[in-house]
Amino acid sequence: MELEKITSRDEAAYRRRYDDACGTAHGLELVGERWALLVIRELMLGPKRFNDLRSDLPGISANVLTQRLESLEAGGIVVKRRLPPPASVQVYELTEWGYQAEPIIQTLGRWATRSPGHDPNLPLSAVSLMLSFRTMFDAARGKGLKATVGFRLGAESYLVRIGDGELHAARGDADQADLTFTGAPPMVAAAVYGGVPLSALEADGALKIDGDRALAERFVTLFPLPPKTNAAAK
Amino acid sequence: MELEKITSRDEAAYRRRYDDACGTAHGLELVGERWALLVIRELMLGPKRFNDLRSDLPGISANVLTQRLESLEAGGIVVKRRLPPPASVQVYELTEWGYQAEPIIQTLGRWATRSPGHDPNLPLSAVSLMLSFRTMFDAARGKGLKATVGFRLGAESYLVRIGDGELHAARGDADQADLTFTGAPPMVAAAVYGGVPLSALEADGALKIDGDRALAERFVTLFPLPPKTNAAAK
DNA sequence: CGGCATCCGGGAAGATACTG
DNA sequence: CAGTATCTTCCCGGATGCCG
Repeated sequence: MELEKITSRDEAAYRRRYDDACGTAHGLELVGERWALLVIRELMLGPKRFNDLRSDLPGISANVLTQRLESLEAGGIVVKRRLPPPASVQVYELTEWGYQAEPIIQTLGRWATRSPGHDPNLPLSAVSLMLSFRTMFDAARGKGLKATVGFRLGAESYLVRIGDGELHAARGDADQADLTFTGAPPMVAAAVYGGVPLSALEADGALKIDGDRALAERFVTLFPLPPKTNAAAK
Repeated sequence: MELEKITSRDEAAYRRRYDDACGTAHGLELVGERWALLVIRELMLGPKRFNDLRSDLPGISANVLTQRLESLEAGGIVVKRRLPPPASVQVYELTEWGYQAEPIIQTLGRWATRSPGHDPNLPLSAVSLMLSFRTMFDAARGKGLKATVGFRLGAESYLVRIGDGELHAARGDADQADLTFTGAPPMVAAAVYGGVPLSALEADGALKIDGDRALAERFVTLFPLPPKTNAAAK
């Protein structure tokens, strides 16, 4: 009875495979389930705890998150780890290979922003914002610029370093920056991607800007969006 | 009653969204459903008919294919078109933006080949094989090479052109090539990715090679696979 | 035959409540 | 805080059948 159940589950799992030697098909078996790629996204800037993942992934339920973390761990993409004392807290972290999934997230994201259906006025996590900077940075526009920009987004703090035509984004202490933004991620996105003037966001208290003001005005121009696709396409 | 049904379906669809401004999340709403990306893959080298898609996607059922084509069409990724007479046949074709999804497929595929779980000994479609050439071509190894290689894969015929350190793959008449392979796609894959000697494949009739033999021996070395990830990763 | 609607069974996702 | 347990709803996959 129990055995039969297991057999039937295995058969089902087998039927659910793509049975395709193509790397893309295998990739979909690894990260193609609902939520999987977004879990990876949230871990891309460092390990997180279960409940932090849960709150940064609006709409995921606890049991689905548990299942995804299990299958990602089984696939060698995520490891469950316990932080050393005194923290002694359990976190989930990408493996080295897991971190290499970032181009997938970037390529998919860059392509999808061309969709007419893309709505930038939705909730946005801090990690998404930082990854969007990595993805959308235009080296030509940032030419000659050397600066460190800090972000205080709720409890998390990030540092974006620009220099030599490259951009680095990571967790870090915002106090060391030439300029810091303080506010919710969607407000920063409104300035960078929505074209909302910084002054307007400051006026209603949505965003606080400390430090080099001219740098702030330039920073928001460094991440051009690709043109929308023609709705009446070929 | 009917109205209520529609409302409840809309609510369900709404609940199923990711509610996330991140481009990646929107990308997953567009192509994240099961089979969707593989349907796009099969269309990447030109339009196909419903039943050709069905047979090139082993395991997909007719109703799921119908659903995917509908939602891809709604998303502006695919168009349904009727070929001009005398064919007068209905085909599905990627929009210009749809063709731009190729880097997604490539990035995911390249990343996934590093998985320990990737099994190259599975069925493989002709399009998958051609796209894998585009994805895995090593320009350094192909330096100085100028050649046209033809493939007769069942009813379909393809041409791969190599020159100036670039590789192009498209549907085309294999007769114009310096060299042609005739056989099933997995047999070609065995030679290129599995390290099976061409002579062995010829011996049991799995593969037929016509034309420049030395070119064939070189061709199979042009697509190195990335190293597998360490199973006991960090 | 090609494309699509319909019905059914099983399983995955979602919501809520509960436990260590 | 970090998950389980449970229940419902919905999607996937298979089969059948309709229609051009």
